[in-house]
Amino acid sequence: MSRARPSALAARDIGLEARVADADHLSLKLWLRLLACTTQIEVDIRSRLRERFDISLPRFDYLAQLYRHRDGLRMNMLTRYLMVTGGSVTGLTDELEKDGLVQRDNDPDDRRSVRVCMTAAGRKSFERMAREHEAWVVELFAGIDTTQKKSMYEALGRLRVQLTDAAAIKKDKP
Amino acid sequence: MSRARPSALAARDIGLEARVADADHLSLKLWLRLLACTTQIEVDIRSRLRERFDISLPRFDYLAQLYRHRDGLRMNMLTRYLMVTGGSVTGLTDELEKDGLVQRDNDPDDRRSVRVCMTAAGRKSFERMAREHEAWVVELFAGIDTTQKKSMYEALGRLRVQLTDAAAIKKDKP
DNA sequence: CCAAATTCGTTGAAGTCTCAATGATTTAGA
DNA sequence: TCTAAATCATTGAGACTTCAACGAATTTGG
Repeated sequence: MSRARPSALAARDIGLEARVADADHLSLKLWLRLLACTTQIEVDIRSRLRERFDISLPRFDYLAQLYRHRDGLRMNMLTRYLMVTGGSVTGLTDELEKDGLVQRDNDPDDRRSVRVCMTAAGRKSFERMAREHEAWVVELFAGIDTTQKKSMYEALGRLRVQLTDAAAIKKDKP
Repeated sequence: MSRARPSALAARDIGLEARVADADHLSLKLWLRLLACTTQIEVDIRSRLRERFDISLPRFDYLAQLYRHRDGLRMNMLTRYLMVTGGSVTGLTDELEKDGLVQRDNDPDDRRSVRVCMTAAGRKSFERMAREHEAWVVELFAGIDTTQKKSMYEALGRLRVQLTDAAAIKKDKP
């Protein structure tokens, strides 16, 4: 496959959601469409981050989380923010630390813990990327007017609460 | 991390979207919420597939695509449906073929191509999983009423078209 | 107060992913 | 026609992922 990147162009007609084209199961159709949109945006942003900044999406996400917490974060918190397992965070931290974007400090209050902070270089590097990243997202959503965006945002908010509640219930009876 | 699976419970307060809690950039907020919802559902479904059927999400997705095409699919088409690169499809096909769920056939019309078909065992196995999978999705979306689901479905449809158009434009001027 | 349970980050194996390069085949254009 | 370009699946390297198991440190409960 000389040009292996998935063709977003083909996705309109033959995308993930075609899975249930004939079925009338609304929840399933909604889920598949949600997944298709998200995947498509992720593929696009991933490729732009690679082209423009030669950085992977997981590393960008990691930096984005850390950037919002100037005083640093414990690795444990990063696994929750990023919604990946601890092994991933350890590996990402290793790499980003090696690149000098991030640094590990001992937590004086809990000797099991490690606090991760951004370095000055990391902050500078991220700021540069974040500006452009936001512009891409704005561009991708440009065809949707503000009202629609707001209503989608609200609907997704309700979904999020529902998902969290469902997860809590599931956790009580495992 | 003894219990490494990410805590979906914590996601309500400290999820991905917290990234821009104070900003008022609607498109970015919408994107992050979209991503957070999708990730949360994916994590949930992944863990259920593992528990109940000991199968990975990528393999399940692969089987789901193939199931809808009784006469089989070329690997090329699978890369588009699944929105992953060709290398992934080759690897997944290897594994699923080894497990006897899928089989490769030569395409008589194009000797570069390979047609992948589900075996009878694969079909049977998938049908069993698909029933339960749909029930999980229905459960996850249970808190949203039908009207809301429909309006979300429509909104995502518009987004999908917009994304596809944007990708086409980008492709014309690379 | 102390043993048991939990939580901390790390590790290693195995699966999946991207990306770039490859050989084989087909399609297109001069 | 016949060469150049495009497309097919595969491969290999490297990144990221989950999952299970681990020692170390802390919390909990009797």
